[in-house]
Amino acid sequence: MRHDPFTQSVIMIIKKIPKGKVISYGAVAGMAGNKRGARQVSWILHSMSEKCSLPWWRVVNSKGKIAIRPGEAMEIQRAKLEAEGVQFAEDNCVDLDLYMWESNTKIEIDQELRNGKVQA
DNA sequence: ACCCTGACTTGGC
DNA sequence: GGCCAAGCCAGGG
Repeated sequence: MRHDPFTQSVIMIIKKIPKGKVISYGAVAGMAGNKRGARQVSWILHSMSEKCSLPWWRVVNSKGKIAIRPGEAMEIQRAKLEAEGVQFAEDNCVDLDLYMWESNTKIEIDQELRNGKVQA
């Protein structure tokens, strides 16, 4: 990847996630311009989170659940979020209605319109 | 270059 | 609502 604009956007977006909020991989990918790039987002976090000091723990899957498989990293993510005031359900899920970060809704709507999925 | 894997998502059963 | 299969994009062997 290196200097792909998509990667740049993803990094920028991740850095802008407010404390105490979460966002899904797909949403990040969509904001960055590639709605299909959810998996790429995970790779970016996996490889760049430390280098760029990205708040990777604020990224969860579309169900509001921690995406990583059970393990130490998962515990860390949960602890990080709880420390920011995010409450978890039993199954490591958060309430997206409360914690989902909606950055510049206009952009998202614009994306939807381009895809012709919204009837305003 | 091919194949497998992954911190994803959506749609069908 | 949970499990399975198929799409999707990139990196690594």
